[in-house]
Amino acid sequence: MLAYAQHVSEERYTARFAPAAKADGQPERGFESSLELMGIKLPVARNEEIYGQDEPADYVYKVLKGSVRTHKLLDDGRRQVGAFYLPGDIFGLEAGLNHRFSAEAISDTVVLAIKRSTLTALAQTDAVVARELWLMTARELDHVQDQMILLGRSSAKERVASFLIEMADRSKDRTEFDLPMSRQDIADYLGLTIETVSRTFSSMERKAQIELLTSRKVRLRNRAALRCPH
Amino acid sequence: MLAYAQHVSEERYTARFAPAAKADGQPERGFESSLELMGIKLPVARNEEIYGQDEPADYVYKVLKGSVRTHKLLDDGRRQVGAFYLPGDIFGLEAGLNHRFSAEAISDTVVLAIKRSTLTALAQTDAVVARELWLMTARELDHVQDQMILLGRSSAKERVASFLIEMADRSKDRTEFDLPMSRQDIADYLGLTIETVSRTFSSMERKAQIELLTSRKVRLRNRAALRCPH
DNA sequence: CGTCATTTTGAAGACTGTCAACGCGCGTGG
DNA sequence: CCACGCGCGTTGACAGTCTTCAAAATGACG
Repeated sequence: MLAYAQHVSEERYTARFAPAAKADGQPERGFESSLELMGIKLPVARNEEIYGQDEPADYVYKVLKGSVRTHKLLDDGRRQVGAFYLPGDIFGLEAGLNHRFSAEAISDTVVLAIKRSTLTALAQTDAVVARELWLMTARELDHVQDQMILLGRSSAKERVASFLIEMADRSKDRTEFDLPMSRQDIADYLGLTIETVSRTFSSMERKAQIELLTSRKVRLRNRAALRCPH
Repeated sequence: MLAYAQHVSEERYTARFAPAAKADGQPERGFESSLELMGIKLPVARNEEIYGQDEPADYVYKVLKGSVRTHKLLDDGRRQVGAFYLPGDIFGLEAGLNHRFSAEAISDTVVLAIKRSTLTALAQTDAVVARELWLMTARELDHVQDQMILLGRSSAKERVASFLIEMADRSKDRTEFDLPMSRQDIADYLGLTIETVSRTFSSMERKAQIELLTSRKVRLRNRAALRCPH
């Protein structure tokens, strides 16, 4: 990964981080937008690893195209997917030294890799950057805490419904959208088996709560009914 | 809560934050120790609320004595306990404006309440403080991510075992320790029912993996066997 | 058109939840 | 001093959900 990053380093942008700099009359850029000026574009093939669990967290990534999953593997092969990242999302930011999850491309993907040292160096002198890094970790925490409730206290139907609504709300259309990930990925994200996920999809379709245009393309037909536990 | 905090404000310490100040020859104090110089001591009775879900997060807390649980309530009464905090632990730190969980004293407790604005103001000029705040949130994130795996991919036995080992490792003795929380609290922490928690305790005791001195006092007899799934 | 990965469906069984009753410890009050 | 009530914990029987194991269907791709 890193070797490759250096290989394509001719793509490196040279602009410096400048949140309030808008001398060119462009609309002011937020922190996340200005990240794009510090990174290296990196194509990643489907199922290729971007970083591994417990590896040094030297880079932070932003999805430009495609999609990414993070996961942890247990000794006996059980897998927990931590999150899915879609274009625009940032992942791989750690306050500590190492990554706690692995990250892989779900489909053919392009990510922007930003040196973490660049960010932490900026944070040394710029309190706005420091706060922004903190906020990113806090947002991740919020999401994981919601996921915790889902895993601890919800039925299969509720988990799948929550997942579909989350994906819908992250899509353009908010009603009809593609699922880049497999049923196995969804199962490992929701703490279910692939069979239960599939059966739940089928049951929702029979009840006209969703429509499966293809197995990877969903349309929500009744959000309210999706929310109800059965 | 806040009214009471003001009521006891005569207990306020006046020392300023000074991580590297050790003019008195004392060993250097870490960030968390110096927090104690900025807070107000606050006694909280058993089951009393310290803050509520979605309330403004104006204070950060440190447990001085007793124990605290955080939790979220779902509309239908289901409850997810987020974490337990023991003496020395810090809780209630948010990057955003509001608390995402409620916090209550499990037993009669004394906490130290520190104004969040004090910390964020310090972080404006001191990158060390800013980094420390970020690290605290990151540690919380690590714990919740582990909890997520537990809730998503583990059996009742594994959840209870993991909980007991966590509690043991946080205790002085690391073998024999008190459980300040009820079976219901444990169940809501592990995503189980109170009956399943109780049965699992009993089963572990029959297998001589633990010993229940009282229902709230546990001794680990075989850590290795606890780790195994059945 | 055949192959392979992925998804769906079916049947049986395990685990945990639900409902109910009982036991235990402790404080209060007779 | 003992009886009672109450909160909390334990145990039992049964039901339901989800998993497991197995096989068929679907779809992408050469």
